[in-house]
Amino acid sequence: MPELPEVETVRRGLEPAMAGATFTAVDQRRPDLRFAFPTSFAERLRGRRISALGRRAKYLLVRLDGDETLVMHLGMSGRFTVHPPGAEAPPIRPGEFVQDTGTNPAHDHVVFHMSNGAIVTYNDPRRFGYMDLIPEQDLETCRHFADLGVEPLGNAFTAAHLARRAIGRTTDLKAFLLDQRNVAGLGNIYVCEALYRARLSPQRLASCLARADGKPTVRAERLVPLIRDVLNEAIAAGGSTLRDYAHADGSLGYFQHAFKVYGRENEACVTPGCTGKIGRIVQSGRSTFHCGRCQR
DNA sequence: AGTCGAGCCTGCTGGC
DNA sequence: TGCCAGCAGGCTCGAC
Repeated sequence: MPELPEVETVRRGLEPAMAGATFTAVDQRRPDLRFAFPTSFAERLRGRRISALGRRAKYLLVRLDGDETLVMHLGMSGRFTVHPPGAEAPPIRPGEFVQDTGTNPAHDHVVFHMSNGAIVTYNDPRRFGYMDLIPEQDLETCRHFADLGVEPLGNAFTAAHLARRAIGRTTDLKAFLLDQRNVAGLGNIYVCEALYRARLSPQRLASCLARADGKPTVRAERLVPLIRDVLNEAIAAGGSTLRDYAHADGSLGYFQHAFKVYGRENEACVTPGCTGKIGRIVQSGRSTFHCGRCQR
């Protein structure tokens, strides 16, 4: 489920069900996901009121009264389903990104019962996701966030920032942008899409973003706004999906229809004037989609 | 310190 | 139809 736009879409979908409400019961059905749940997880949540829902990179932040935050990561396959108050209301899957084929109840690992009557279920077949409870004052320094880089939609994400991080780096651009310490929130899809838009080869060295004096190159200047664009467009597409959810059950996210390279191996490059074909290569064990002709 | 590969899990798809 | 290999949106760890 989770790159930044999907997590942001999930956050917006959970907000009406959770913000301002209190956990009346928490049904934790196994001792661990990727990591063990914190001690007495369900008991510690019961009776707590949620002041706000936030997001940091790909993490959901459930701010609790009493200076603690429930930190949730969706891993690869984590999904939430919201049963709004009222028996006849259809379930909502905020941020559903591919065609909804339903979820196997065997993987419903956590069920939150809210004081407003909403029931929020966390389902995660691969269990790469996790939940943690962190005191507010430790949030920045906790193991999840201590090494996390800047938000790509925040003011700190600039060409100069990327250049500083990229000086002398011999790793390729793909791996550099996937590294959450450099910029936090990009995943395989949006790195592919952003590099395509920027006409940059994913196989270039990351150091191509920095000049010898450490200042950003034109490539870095080009890349930064395009990363923002692709993320903002994806969030907008997810938001539209949410409005659809309000009126119908099932349903689709649809930013995948806007992919220009991801998952399009052997299709024609859509860049005007380019006669190239989208190729798939493997970098750090992950698929990279790119046009070898117009991405240089 | 930076880089790379393996591993964590399950489910789905495509080829034989 | 059944089986098996390969693949999947993330992240951590260990080895070099």
